[in-house]
Amino acid sequence: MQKSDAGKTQGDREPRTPRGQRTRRALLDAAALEFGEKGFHDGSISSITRRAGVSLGTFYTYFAAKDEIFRALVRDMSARVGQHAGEAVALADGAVAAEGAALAAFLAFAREHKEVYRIIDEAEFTDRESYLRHYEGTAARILDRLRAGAERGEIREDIDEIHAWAIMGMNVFLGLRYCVLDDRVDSEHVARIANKLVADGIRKR
Amino acid sequence: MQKSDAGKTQGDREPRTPRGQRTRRALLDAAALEFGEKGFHDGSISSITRRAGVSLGTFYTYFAAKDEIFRALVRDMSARVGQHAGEAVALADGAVAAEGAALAAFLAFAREHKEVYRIIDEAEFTDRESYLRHYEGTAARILDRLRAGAERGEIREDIDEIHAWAIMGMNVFLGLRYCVLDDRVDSEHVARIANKLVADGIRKR
Amino acid sequence: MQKSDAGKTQGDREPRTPRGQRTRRALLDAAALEFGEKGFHDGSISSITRRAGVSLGTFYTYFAAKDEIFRALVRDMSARVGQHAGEAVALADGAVAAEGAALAAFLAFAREHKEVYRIIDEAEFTDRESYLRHYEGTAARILDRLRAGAERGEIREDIDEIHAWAIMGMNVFLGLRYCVLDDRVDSEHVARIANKLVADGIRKR
Amino acid sequence: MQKSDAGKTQGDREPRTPRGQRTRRALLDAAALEFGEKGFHDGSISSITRRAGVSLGTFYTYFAAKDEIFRALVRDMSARVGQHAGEAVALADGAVAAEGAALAAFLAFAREHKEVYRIIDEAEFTDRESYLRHYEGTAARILDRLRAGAERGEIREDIDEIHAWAIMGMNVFLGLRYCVLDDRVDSEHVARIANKLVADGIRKR
DNA sequence: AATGAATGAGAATTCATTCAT
DNA sequence: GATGAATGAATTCTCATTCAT
Repeated sequence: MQKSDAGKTQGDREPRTPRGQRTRRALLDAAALEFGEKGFHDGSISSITRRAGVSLGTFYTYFAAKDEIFRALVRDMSARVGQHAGEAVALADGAVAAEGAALAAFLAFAREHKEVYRIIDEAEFTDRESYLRHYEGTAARILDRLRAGAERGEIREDIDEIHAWAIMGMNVFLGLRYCVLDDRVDSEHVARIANKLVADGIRKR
Repeated sequence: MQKSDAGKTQGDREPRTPRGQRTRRALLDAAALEFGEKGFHDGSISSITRRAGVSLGTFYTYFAAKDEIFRALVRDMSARVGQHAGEAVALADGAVAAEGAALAAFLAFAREHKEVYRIIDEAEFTDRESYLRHYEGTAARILDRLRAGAERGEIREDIDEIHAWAIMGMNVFLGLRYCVLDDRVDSEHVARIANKLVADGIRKR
Repeated sequence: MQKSDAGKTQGDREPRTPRGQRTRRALLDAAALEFGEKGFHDGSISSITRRAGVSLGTFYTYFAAKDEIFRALVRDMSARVGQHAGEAVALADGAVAAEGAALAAFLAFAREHKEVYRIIDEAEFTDRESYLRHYEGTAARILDRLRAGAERGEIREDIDEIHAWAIMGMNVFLGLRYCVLDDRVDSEHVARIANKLVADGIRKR
Repeated sequence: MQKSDAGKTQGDREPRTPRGQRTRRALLDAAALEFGEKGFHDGSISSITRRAGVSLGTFYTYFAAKDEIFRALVRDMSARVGQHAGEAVALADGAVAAEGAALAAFLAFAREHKEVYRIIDEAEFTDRESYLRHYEGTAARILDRLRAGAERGEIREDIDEIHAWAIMGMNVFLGLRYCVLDDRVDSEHVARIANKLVADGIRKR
């Protein structure tokens, strides 16, 4: 972490051959498992390579350092979460429905990929840049949607960044509680209740 | 190697003398600084003892291991956050006002003690039990307050645990955004806006 | 071990008061348990003082160092083993019977005090002087008895130190096998069989 | 701290290359010297690697812990002692001669490898399992040989495990006395005297 | 590209011993 | 005499990273 990045020789290059492509992918998948289970610090490169079925040295053909693969992983995860929500939003009708759809999509994703939490949250300590980029990006997209809704007259006009962060925080903790800690409650139900709260909270008056 | 762990030599004993009390306190304070700055893994015991002005070995008179002091710290922090919010709530009039007061108190505390975030959040990876206890306890207290308000007829009746977690998530992320990442926005303002969202969200209808 | 013994200030003095006597005895008894269970290296002073019900610092009122109490213990044990055997020998009639009695007494003692093995044997690594003194002394006493028997014409004349060490080794390993490792075989029986072997082995011819 | 011990990184793996084989052997040889001189507790891993001419970390490529190499060493030594005696026995004619040959071979080996005593004896405290396995195995082999001799009518019929342990104890202590403590007496002579004792002791009558 | 042995800085932890009260 | 807090040297073990093959 926070090392000086003075020109590393190798690593993080896109592999040229298909074989290389496969190896890199195997490492990333193994890292998702490893870091998802043990976290960044307790996860080890040698365990990742063992999971991926390659030798230890091979790791450094694809990533310059432990941070590097973690960073790649965080961005990968972040992009996938965002994409899922984005797709759901595209189908929704109106700002309130959009937030409901985004939450539902997020909860579904979190239930499928419980490790996503551990990985993105741990980035707070390990790759702060990606961490901030993830949450700031997410908040910005929420804010955009809310503002668009406000302009269309669907919701109150005094929409602020505060609302976006509030809604995002809600979503994140509902995912933690109802997807990671305990997934016995129907996630659609959770999304519906929470969306009602938001709907009333930002309703035009 | 035929060890019998029965009766570890020392550590984790309550100090018997005032001098011991002082030393233990100094270690905890130093640990709050150390872990707040560097996080659990990058923080070191020798740095903690240096900050506390005692020798390395002294650490182990009071804590059996690095985890131990971290755990003690997390619980300490958790208790303090809860207490601050609790005091504010006691003065508030009605369920909605209570949540507003709790949020405002929390934001004030977070601004004062930015390290609290890092420490409690890192517990997710380092002392999951304390982490869960913290958030589950906080959510339970919110839920109690909401239910009491519902019984008094101040807010809607169909209050659910989901509401409590949603509100808590909101609070946490607002603290992150407006206290830790950037503290230029007035935190009372933030609390007011967010409380309006909540108020409308759970209003009786 | 093998430290330079340059004039220690305190320790190993005979206590003057009865209270001191008792404390010293308690420490020795606790040490026998502790070292018997855990061995010298894994045994700790603080555990000994805990067992003895005194504070850590008190230890150094009676013993100058960890070695010191171990040494005291080894000599104590050694003396008690020797005394037991000696008493049994005194009642025996003839050289062969004497060795049989000594073995029987030794086995009985070993069964009663299984820790004696661990303590005396570990002295090989921890207090070599006491260790050698113990075995050389024991062998010397056996040799004396054999020679006396030879002079009385009870056994062969060409008795040598080799015989004494051979008999001692026999005794020690029979104690290990039939007292410490497994004490289900009657020890009198063991002593009888072994004594027959010795009797024939050193018989006059 | 949520560790999962599953899959320790390295250690205790059979080396895959000749270079690795050599390094492992060098470590074992260095450990024999180190532990032979200083014993298990006073011997240090860094001293072993220094003797072996490799870096500290390399140790852990081959052994998971200090115990591990000690255990490997004890078994190595035990096997070598047993093999030496076995070879001598194979050439001997008759049960009594076999025991004499075994003792002579053992004494010769002990004189050559004085560290073997220290290492195997210290296993009593450090690797009890290997220690017991060594002595129980040795006693079992002696007993087998005696019983075979009894069946051939060479020695008395009422041979018992007690005889085997008695003879083994004799051998061990003669080795201690005449090879380790003082090697000025001719070891063939010692073996001859002791064998005569045994011969008469188990003679048919 | 892949392999796996080698490296060594870095930290946690232990505990005998000292000492002020 | 008794107490228990303080000390710090000594060691084990970890693991990211390098490198020769």
